[in-house]
Amino acid sequence: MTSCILKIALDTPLNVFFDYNWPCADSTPAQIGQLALVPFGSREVVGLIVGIAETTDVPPDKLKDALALRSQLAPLSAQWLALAGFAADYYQRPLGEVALPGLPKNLRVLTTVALDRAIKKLDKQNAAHDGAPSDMPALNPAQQEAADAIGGAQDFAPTLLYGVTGSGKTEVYLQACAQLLAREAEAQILILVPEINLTPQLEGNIRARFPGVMLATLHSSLSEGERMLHWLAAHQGKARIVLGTRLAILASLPQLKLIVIDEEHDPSYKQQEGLRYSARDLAVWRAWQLGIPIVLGSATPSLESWHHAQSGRYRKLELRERAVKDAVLPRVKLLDMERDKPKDGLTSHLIAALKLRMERGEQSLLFLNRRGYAPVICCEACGWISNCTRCTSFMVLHKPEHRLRCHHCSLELRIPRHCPDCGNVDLQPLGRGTQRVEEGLQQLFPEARILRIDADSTRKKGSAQEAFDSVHRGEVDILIGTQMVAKGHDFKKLTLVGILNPDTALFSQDYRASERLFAQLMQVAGRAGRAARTEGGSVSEVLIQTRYPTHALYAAVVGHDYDQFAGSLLEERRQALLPPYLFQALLRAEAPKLAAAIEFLELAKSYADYPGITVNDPIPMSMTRVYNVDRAQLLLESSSRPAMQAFLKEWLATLRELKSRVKWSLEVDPLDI
DNA sequence: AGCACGCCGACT
DNA sequence: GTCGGCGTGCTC
Repeated sequence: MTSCILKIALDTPLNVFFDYNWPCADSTPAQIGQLALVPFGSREVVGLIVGIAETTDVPPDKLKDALALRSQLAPLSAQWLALAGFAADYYQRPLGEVALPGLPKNLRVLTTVALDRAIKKLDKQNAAHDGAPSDMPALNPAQQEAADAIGGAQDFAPTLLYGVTGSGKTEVYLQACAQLLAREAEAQILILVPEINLTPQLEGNIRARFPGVMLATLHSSLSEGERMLHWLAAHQGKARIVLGTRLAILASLPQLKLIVIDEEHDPSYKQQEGLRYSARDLAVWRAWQLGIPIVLGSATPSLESWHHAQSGRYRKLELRERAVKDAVLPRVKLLDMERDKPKDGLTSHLIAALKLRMERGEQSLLFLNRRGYAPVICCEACGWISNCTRCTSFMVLHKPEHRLRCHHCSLELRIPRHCPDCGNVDLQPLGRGTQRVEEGLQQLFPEARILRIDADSTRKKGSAQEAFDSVHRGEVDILIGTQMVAKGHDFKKLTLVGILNPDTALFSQDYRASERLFAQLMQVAGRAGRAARTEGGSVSEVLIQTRYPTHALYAAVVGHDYDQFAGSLLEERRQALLPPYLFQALLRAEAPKLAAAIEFLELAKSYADYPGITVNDPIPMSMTRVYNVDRAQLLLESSSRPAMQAFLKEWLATLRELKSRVKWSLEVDPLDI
């Protein structure tokens, strides 16, 4: 009997493949890309076959037999393996940690019942549903040109679709998809969106538009059964459109012919824990690898993508007009808080504007990116403030819940009746969150129907959707919310957006803060005036309360002038030598004592001598302590991506050898520094 | 990362 | 006397 050696990637931090024996000749032949059940230590786990050899260096007494192959599942393609391999190399993780966690959990268990059931179910299911496709709305010339350019492209053709909110980017995607699906009988399309719950209407639109085409969704709130079914539909090539969040970039799509990334600037494309990958960047690589077109759509592109468009690496397509006839861009005005002192957080101008909307029966939205009642309470007598005992942060006052809460470690306390330090009973809330604004509004407009939408008001599953629905039904006069309300939703009767205190981001240490603020302001401003101009002829208004009405960022928002603003930000980045003109990586360390974390980073730094790499000093993270753990970081920079990659590979091998008991992790292309 | 093995403290 | 704390070491 001849047996062969399977090289298997397992989901462990160990950066090696594990060899197993398999009777290739008289049993099912093994194939690269198949999943295999293997004994590993005292457990049995599912791994991925990445190589098949005749011999091994592993001593015979250690070599074990693989237990079973998942041969009912077609092997993952060489191209998919290359994608996982690229991600593993680029983000400096073992292949198994990249390839396996993205698979449905039910593929990674001992039994195959769930897999067999899903296969059976998909065999019976053919065309999703019939019925006439809904109408294709007519496109304006710019939209048509974009749809044709995207739908007609055949090679690697990265395109930045730059269009203001409401300019009809979605329609461009859909018609480009229609062209491709009509032309290629097997073609699959991957559409990525930042958060799927924020675009429920997109899924409905796609189904209505392509009734004969199977659509699969992939996102984190699917049940395991659904995830298995949808993943398998994609893997088998049956699902021709896959709509998903960032995790869908690792879906197996054997006939992938087009990738669409909606709102490409959105930070949620970046995974912020575990494998810290950028789905947008991986998508571009995947499109390049397959030689297929990719569209990056945004009203406020990331500076990285904008830079590529300016340099000609990406093709830039522009939609300058709003697609709905007569809909015009909202008028943005700055309200100077030095001249018009706010009461309950609202300037008299903003109050008057709210009143006007009330009288007209129109809706208003107030945007404040700070939940809770007040970000901190303090003692006026002795200066005590509500610090978290476990984190470098404040305990936030949540008045309706009668609690102080830390937003970083979830520590909760009852609101103290008196100062813990001096006994003074006069504890004052400082600053203003959504709850406090809601309270003030209720006093100002007792007759108004006010709704607050933030993470606290929407804890129950489905309650966020219910809240948005009631706004759509016109049951709300004034909506107050955090960034939850900034994305996605089209409120037809909304004609006023008030932005309460955006100023803090202007002077942030984080050089990306202004880029993010601009995108956020444009996005929330885009909630107003999505429908055609109202009968009375009023143009929607966006009112920004600020102490710095002359700041260039606000001038750009008022002028709806992304081009100019992006140009000046890029110039600043170029002069200061910051991304996208520089590549970064961040080594983080955490320990119960800050000194231990710093000490580890110092040691790591002493090994980081490499041409073309700048190594900064270890510093405590700006939020140093979270949940009783101190964190520090070491920033590495290089003007060459290949140099950075080569350095990281060598350096991490050294760091792994150290076997330090300090917990550490590496992030490539970090967003927050 | 899991998980087992292993050697020291407060409980039925 | 044992349940369990987490240090150390291994996983083909």
